[in-house]
Amino acid sequence: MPEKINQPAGPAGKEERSLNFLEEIIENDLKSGKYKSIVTRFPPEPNGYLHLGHATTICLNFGLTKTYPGYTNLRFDDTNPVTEETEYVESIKEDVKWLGFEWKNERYASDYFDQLFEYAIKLIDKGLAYVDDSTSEEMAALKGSPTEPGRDSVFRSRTIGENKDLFVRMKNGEFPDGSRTLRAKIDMAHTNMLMRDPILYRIKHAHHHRTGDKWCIYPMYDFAHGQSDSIEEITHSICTLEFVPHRELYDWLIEKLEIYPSRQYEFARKNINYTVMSKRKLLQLVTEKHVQGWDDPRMPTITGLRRRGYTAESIRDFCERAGIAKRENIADIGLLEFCVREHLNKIALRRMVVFDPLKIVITNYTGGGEVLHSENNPEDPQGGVREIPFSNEIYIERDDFMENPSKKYFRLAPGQMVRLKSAYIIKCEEVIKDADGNITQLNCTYIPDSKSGNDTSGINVKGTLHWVSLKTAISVEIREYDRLFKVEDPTDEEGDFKEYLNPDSLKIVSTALAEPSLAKAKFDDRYQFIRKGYFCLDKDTSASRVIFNRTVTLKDGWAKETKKG
RNA sequence: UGACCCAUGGUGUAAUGGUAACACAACUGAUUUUGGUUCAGUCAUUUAUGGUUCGAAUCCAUAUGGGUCAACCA
Repeated sequence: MPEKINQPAGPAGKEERSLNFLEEIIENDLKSGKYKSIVTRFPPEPNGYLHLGHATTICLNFGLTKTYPGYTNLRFDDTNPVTEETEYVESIKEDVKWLGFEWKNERYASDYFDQLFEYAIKLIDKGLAYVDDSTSEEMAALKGSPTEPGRDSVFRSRTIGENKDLFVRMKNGEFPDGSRTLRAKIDMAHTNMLMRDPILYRIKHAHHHRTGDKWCIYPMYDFAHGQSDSIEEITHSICTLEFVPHRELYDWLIEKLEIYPSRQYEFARKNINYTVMSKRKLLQLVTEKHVQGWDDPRMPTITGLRRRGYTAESIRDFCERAGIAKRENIADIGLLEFCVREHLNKIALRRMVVFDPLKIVITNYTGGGEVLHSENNPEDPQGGVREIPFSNEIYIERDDFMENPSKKYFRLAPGQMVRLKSAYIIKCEEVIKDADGNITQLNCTYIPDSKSGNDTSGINVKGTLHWVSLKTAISVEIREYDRLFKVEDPTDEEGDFKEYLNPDSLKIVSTALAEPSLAKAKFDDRYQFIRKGYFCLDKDTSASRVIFNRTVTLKDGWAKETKKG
């Protein structure tokens, strides 16, 4: 019978959660005594930046060894020197750390090149591998197809001695790229194409980011990954569904090499709607400048999400809630947004920023102004308060006024009253327009005894608006991000996926005015601009320009209401 | 005209032969100095057909639908 594991669900208490299929396998392995502890690994290829799909894998592999005894290695699968770079190694390490995980050992498949070479010799000695001089075209022609068996290469019958001599000479650099390969001798008629004498080694006279020019032959994925797992005594080697057919070869090689029997398990990768998640496509967006870089806040990369203001906690929470299974799926980006809102609601400092300012003069407010106080976070009683200056000239949001309001509109309108957040109730007395009929200013009166926290006016108003005082407001730039694509699954549409990019995925607001406390905004702080959304300082901020990224909007019930018409 | 994998509300996951559930989304309402938050509630699910069984989402068969496999990529 499956058992429930107790997962601490915050300080409040424990929550019961059912097991996913991998946890179930592991519990059974632990219970049966097959293993006393487990070893997993996260095996990225250093040829791109990590994205949300990797986050699922990272949370899974590292999460498993948090729940169960054991540890997780970080292993770079660097067997193709042509596409791999140190830049990517560094970014991957930074992203994993930022997500909140620690690896036990930092390893590289290239650490094992000597061992792998010995394994290849062993296979040759057992008559289970041969050197093939066929070109890739010839090899493809002999490979058959999923529905037709392949045929043996003429080189398949070489002697062990001949194979060994040739393989050593391949290693010694005697042959040009592409001229020969080492192949496993399995079965050219196998129903699994991967078992039709798969290539184990190919010749590439290329500089490797770690081994330099030591090697000119490099192992293929199938002859490196499983063997690396085995060398590290990985107990549960977890990968995505497209590797299911590789498992047969994975097991065959372990058996023939007589090495530690790591086991491969596959789960369905997490796709997310309104974005793309393949390294190739993300790279295209970067190189063709559809976005500004790997860390563009619209990118589903870890670095992009970080710059956008997503917290590691919210991403981990998303992975946990989305769960894992074996069926193809497309998760709703709305769930990620829910997770980040939930976290940010607890930690974000409340501030007031007017994006599209409309001037208000409070005609009966005399004197130079005063300093009011407002809570930093209503969700956090210990969060304290900040000072906000108030005066007779302020700005409100242009959409917070409507000359001819509908019945359900409870913001400012001629003759109507609203509260200014943490300040007074005001009433709109007069609308001032320019020659073209555009509203340029509102003249209002305020209710002196309605001061926030001290309201003896007895007046109840439905709407509360954010505002900034004219003289003390600071100018800031706001970058509002929206989904990168306008369709749920851009790869499933006709034509090129880039035709479905959302042209409005970035909107820059340069007219915004912020309360003065934001002049001291910090990179690590998260902000909620009241009634607007969650924001964080962008790295492009300079002494002359303060820039905020919108992480996510607030849930907007009014927008829904207005859409209903 | 092959092999392998998969199929549960709109979405993502549970239920491991014994009352189909949780979260998100959506929708009502209450509270609210953020049309936010919070709270209460509503809606909605086993691809199909057979079989085994007292009893099937679960086991078996067939069908259907989706996915993967013919890089010297991983």
